[in-house]
Amino acid sequence: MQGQEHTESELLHIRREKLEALVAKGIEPFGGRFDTTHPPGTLRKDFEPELPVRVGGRITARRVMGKAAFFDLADFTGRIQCYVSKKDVGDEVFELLAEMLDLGDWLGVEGKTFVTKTGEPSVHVASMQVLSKSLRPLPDKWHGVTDKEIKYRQRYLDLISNERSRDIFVTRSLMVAEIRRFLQDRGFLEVETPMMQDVPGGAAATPFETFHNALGMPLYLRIAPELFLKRLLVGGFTKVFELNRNFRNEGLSRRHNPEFTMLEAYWAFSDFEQMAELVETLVCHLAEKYCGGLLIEHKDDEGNVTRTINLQRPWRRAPYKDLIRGVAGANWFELTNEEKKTRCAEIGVEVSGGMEDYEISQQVFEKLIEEKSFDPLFVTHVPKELVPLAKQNKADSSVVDVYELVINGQEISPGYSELNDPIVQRERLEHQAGEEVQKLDEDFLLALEYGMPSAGGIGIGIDRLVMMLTGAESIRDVVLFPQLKKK
RNA sequence: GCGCGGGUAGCUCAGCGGUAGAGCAGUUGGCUUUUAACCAAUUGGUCCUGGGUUCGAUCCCCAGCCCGCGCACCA
Repeated sequence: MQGQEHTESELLHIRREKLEALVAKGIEPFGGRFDTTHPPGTLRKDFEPELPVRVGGRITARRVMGKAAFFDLADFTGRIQCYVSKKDVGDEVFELLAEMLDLGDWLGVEGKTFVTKTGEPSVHVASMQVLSKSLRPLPDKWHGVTDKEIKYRQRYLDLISNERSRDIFVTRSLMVAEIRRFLQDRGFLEVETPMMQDVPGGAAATPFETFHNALGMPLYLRIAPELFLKRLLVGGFTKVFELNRNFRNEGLSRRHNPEFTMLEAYWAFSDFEQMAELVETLVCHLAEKYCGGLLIEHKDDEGNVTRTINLQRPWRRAPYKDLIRGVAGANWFELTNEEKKTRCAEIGVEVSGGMEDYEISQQVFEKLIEEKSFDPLFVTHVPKELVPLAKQNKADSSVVDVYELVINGQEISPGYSELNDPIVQRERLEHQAGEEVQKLDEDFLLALEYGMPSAGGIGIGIDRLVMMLTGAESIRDVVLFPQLKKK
């Protein structure tokens, strides 16, 4: 950190000396190209004996026994054991391994595969090449890194030493790739729309503000891509999706990172019910492919199952108002504002003074329904005040044709029958703008006047989806580099 | 922003008003199929930072920094 020689610990000093010893022997300590035949984990998994191989990886374990030694080479695919005997490689190479190399160093080996007495798939090393000398010691080989601050600030140490973390991020990557494939297979086109926007719309959230020097204008990091994707519907891109980052200037929590990954997809001529079908199919597909089935077990550190989420179809569907009546009383919506607050006190929901009726209802919904729903629940027909960009229901104009999918106690995915009437859309946004002091996106409203096809739309919070599917307790465990305060 | 909990060796942790300990890693020696290798010896500390109380503070008190959890914020 300070980079001052005299403050370095003994451990660092010894590694520097080994580095110098390598150089003195004419060995390049930071390697170069090394062509490999297999990654370590793959080789171990699809093992064949008597195979000539070249493998590269980091030394994560070493067991030296006089004139023979074992060590593990590892990367994100897993590990493979290597065996070196002094007799085969000679004194020089053996001493290199035993005296100048350390846990943490990157090594390329060439040799032939075999199985040891104890049945461990291994590589019998004939020669090796140093690919990088590590100048700092690795975390504890058994416990790995558990200090949250180190896990998040120095994610590479977490990835080196914790298989669980590696698994989560590999799984996330596979899932994201599969989501893209799933949508592309159904004719959706992936697009990219502005992350820097003049008017940050598509959601009610505080944006991050920045400034473009050459244009001399403020810009905002997007809080949602929605209004741009709808412009593309107008443009005739009838099936589009975007899977990328949104930014919201809010507090951090176990469920919130200021930048998070969102999928939004729009399907012309569809509606919210068909979008619900699509989400259900997609999530079940991911669970079956990457979680071993539709029962998702969440476990604590000791491996005890703490929760099982049942994704078996069909998923429950229920109107918002019915759910609230179920927990707050059949006459809830007939109560006055004051009576609602009294009822809240009775059922243990905290509300504050100035709340409007729909806000009190929403509070009841969040505390008594959303946070307690772990198996999938499609909440339908939500009050229109909450969703200004969706079509109003024909039979009940106080609600909109949407679903909010709740799984694992969190909102995972909203889906709308998208509002495409430019006149109604303007009214709804102006109404909202009056309350929340938001700017109207006139360019968006202009586009709607050219005609946006009727459409269904969905959002899926990818981070929360991955949390649900992998059993991660915190969003920081599914985001590689979560936001932390500067130290 | 508020409340609670935490910060001790490179890592994982214990400890305590009397100047600090274990396991792993490291170092030294032994060992040619081990795997948390083993056996023996051994190095390693700003006990988060700054004040205060005290004869004496890593420990008690106050303030600050960072992390976690909860609350608040958050369609």
